[in-house]
Amino acid sequence: MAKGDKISTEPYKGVRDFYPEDQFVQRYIFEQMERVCELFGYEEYNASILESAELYRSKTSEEIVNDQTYTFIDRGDREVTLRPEMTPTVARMVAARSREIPMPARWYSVQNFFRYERPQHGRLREFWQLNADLFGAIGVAADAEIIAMAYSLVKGFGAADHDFEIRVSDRRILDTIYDTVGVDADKRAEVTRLLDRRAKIDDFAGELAKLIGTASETLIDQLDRTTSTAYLEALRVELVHMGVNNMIVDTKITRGFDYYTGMVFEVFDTAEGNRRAMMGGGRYDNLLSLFGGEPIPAVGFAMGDVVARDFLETHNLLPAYAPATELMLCVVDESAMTHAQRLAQDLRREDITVAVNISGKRIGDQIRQADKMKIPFVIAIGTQERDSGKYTIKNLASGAETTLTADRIAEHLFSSLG
RNA sequence: GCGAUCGUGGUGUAACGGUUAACACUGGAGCUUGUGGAGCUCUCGAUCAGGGUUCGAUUCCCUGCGACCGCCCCA
Repeated sequence: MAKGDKISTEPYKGVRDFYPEDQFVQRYIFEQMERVCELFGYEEYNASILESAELYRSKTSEEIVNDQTYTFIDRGDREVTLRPEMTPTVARMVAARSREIPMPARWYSVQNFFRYERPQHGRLREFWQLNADLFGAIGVAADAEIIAMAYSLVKGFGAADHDFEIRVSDRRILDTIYDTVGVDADKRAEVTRLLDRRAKIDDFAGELAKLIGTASETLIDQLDRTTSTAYLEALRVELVHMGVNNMIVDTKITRGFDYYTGMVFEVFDTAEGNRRAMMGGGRYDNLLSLFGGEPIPAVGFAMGDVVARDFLETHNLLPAYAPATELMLCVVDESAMTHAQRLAQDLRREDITVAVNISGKRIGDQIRQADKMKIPFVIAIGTQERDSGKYTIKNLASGAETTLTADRIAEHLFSSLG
């Protein structure tokens, strides 16, 4: 896009710029995520965006690491990868200190990830994602807690119960069926991935038959006849006790990843035109043993910022933009500039976010700019204010004006802003 | 990695292969030397890049880049 001699203003392929209005929404989403996690007793953690490429090699295929990650060689000949997901990192961290971390441990993070893929609907090369995981606990209480968090998150965004549904299944259903039908151990992961795509494939039965032969019919029959399990029903009861009533058992939910070992779930948007999984998660009890030491059971879920934003847009739940700045001091006369700067400093000590308009433009232009920036209050500062110590604070939304002394300004703003 | 569609100012649109690429919004300046949202005037600002066909290309063709959508993949 460069004009040949100019540097392009376009962001790098597949990544986004967040202008103030975009960042406002982003921050709103993140704060909701953080709030819900903390309400459930989860602690925030973080790690570097850089990881040794080896971390991903150990649990996934060469092809994925080579083709779908940003991997490069550093100056010390080390192979480095920009993290494509959080689970290996958090598993590494927990495994490293498994003896000193009090279990069960509840951890969350909201961070960015990179995947070298073709950008398309709902999928970019850089995305942000909430990861919440519960380590060292098994059973209904732990699984229910994770699902209840996912539920609270969607509710926290202002959605109603009928705006989404929580589809839950259990990997152990598949394991049992594989045992019964007799699917070879080395074929199971592939069969599971095929099942995950069942709804999207035209000739699902044919594809399955190619993998496991005549056993495919029995498998499909068994799968379709399994409508729930005792465990999932116990989970449902627990969730109802926690006020979560829109869980449905859907044995077609498998999740594509190999590492799930038990409960798996996806939260679906029920709106026409946005029918898709907004978040997903499940139990992965064997992953941490990759790092040696004792096995540590884990259950967690993730939600991406792109689907979160789409959900808010679809259901008209986006918050109206409001800047962090509460007040603009408009300087009428250059000779009052110093006075305005001093007043601004006084107000900042009282926790008022205040910008001084140093443009030197006419007062009308300064107020117009404040209005355009959606700053809610302005005070004009000129020789009158400087000499009298009285200030007229104006609410730009209502037009209302109040005249008061400097020491009352903060109080007035706090009561007006709530 | 594969395929479809698309690419004109900051944004949204217009221009049969033929004048100086038009219109609206936005931005900037002013009408207005202490009070915004309206109006009026003026103004900045674009054919993604490179090549080809043609007397002549925003328009047609090729390549690249980018966007969007789907496939693959989704650790």
